[in-house]
Amino acid sequence: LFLVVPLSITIKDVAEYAGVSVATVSRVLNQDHNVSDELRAKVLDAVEALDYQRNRVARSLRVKTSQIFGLVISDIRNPFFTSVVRGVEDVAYSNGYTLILCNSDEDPSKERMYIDIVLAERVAGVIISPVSERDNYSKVLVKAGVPVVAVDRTMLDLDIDAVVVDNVGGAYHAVRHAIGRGHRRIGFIGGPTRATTGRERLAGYTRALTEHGITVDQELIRIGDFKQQSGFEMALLLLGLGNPPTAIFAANNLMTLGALDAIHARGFRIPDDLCVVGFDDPPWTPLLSPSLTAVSQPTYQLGETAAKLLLKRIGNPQKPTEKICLKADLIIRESC
Amino acid sequence: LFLVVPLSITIKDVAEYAGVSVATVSRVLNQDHNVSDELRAKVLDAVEALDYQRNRVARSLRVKTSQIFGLVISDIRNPFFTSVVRGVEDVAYSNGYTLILCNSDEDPSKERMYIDIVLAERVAGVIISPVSERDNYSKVLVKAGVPVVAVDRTMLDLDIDAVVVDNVGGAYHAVRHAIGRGHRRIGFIGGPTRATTGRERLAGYTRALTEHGITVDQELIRIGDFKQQSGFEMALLLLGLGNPPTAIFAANNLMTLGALDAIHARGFRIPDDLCVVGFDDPPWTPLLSPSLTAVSQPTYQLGETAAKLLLKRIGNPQKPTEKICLKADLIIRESC
DNA sequence: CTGAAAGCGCTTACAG
DNA sequence: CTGAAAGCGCTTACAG
Repeated sequence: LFLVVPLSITIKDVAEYAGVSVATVSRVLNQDHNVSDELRAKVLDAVEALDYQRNRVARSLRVKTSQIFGLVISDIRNPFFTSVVRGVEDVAYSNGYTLILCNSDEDPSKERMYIDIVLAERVAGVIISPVSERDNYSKVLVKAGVPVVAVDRTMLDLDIDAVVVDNVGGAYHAVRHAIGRGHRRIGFIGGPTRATTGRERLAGYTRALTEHGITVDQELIRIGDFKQQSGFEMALLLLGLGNPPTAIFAANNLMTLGALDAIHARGFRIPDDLCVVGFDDPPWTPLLSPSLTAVSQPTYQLGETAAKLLLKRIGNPQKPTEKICLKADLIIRESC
Repeated sequence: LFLVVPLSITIKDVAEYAGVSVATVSRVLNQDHNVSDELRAKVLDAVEALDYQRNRVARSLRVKTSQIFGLVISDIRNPFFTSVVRGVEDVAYSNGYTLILCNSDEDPSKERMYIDIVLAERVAGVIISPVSERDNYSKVLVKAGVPVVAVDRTMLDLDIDAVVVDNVGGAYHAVRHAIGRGHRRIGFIGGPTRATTGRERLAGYTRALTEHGITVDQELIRIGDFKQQSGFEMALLLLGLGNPPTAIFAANNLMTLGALDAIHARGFRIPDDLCVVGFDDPPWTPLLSPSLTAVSQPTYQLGETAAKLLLKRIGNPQKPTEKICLKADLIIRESC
């Protein structure tokens, strides 16, 4: 019952094997130029021979930053974020960084916990899709000097790098499309307005109506929480109205799914009885029948861009912040 | 252009503020009982007053293990793994652990890289869905004494904790269902047999045929790589056969999607011309038309169970290994 | 119950 | 170009 755990090879072992100091080994490992070719070769040989892998924890403690990114999103099960995460991961991986995945579940206290944790892990930077635009807890990251980039959603009171999608424009086009199809009573199922995406998509909806001389009817605006169940409930409310909408625009993919469930449950046929437009275009929208007309977001690119911004920021902490806005395209299919 | 980065509060600051030694602070932080109530209170006050957060990196270096799990999967964009990851994350989070997400992309060298990295990060344990059953690189984790649990796929030459799904049974029921519908020529689109899931689902397919007196026709067996494109290609091959199958069983959700594309492209109608059964049942299968008959796996529970096994293993490294097999249910819908 | 001290495995000014 | 040494922020035997 005595367990022998093989101790791992340290920089000291490499130094001994190579007959040099640990400082020299460290220099070789860190591509420091001030090492003679002779010693460099010896060190490299030793590293090879001993199959040495640097202890990243020790390095992180010493240099006060790790090779890890914190990635704080709402829920990885939302295909939107799944794709964003993959974009981040690919860029991170090819630059020697790794990802700590944090699901905030739209819960400010969970978001806060995770921020504290990644801070305690001394991550090299954080990519976050914040639960709220104002008074977001990530200001502690900024204060601590940790590079932060906002993805998909911004923070109004923090001047940081950000990459978002043109939510106002996307929503505007979606609603204008419904108007073009002759609809005047268009229901809106939105997300929390404390989040950028919730606020801006509502703004796009309102603008489209106003520009086309349609009065905004508060009865047709229902705010959910970006989750499927709320899409279901809000759609039921809209369909139960005395004068129900003839079209529904849902502000993210999960609420669209919920709304479709409700619409089917109530026996409405799409697009004959009711036209539906979604925001965000996950892989399965073409498979629906009727296929879904939706605003497509460059999800993977969103993540990729965020990671690149973070890398640039780490490379140069003083540089002016960048705000990047990617286009969202309306994909017209059968549901409207 | 001079940037003041606020230095963070350390255990030393807390000790000073509380008027005790750092050892005492550490003991309080680690719930060590050998501290008087008086000093404990002082320390707690100081922690509160200074808003002290322990540096997890320093702790990890000292205790030679971090509060991070490595999670190595094939691709987070596969909804199967998305759900598994969420199950792992929930258990990890509620136990103070965090997750490093690693996508191996079915690529042994990428898997290897990630294993080296999480080892270098001194993770507390690794949950892995290995690319291959034999000679998997995760043996280096085991050798290094890092707890490892296999999820979804096992490793035949390593005696470690594992939680999998009854792949043979699931595939068997799927194929038997098609046979029950009168089909004799049933095509199989499988995954790489170097992975448990690839091998076992093929075995279930073969067993169902054999038990019903149907000769296994190698022409009907097409091995893809678990990705959508290969499902598409393999389905085309099957449909192009001189004597094409009247039913197709696809061994994971992405290949099923690819196969459906191919079937539609070739103008076959489901289930009239061709019956389709999938393995794995992501959220959108009921939305397809016709809705998909598929083997449903307890994905979230798979991840949850894996994380719990890992926690138990960390708590008691000597305990005998556990192999857990979860049931997979055939959900009969319209496609077969 | 408490504290001084060693040490985890690195990196990096500093001196030569 | 090279090495000895300090130190990152913790934890934990050890001594009292």
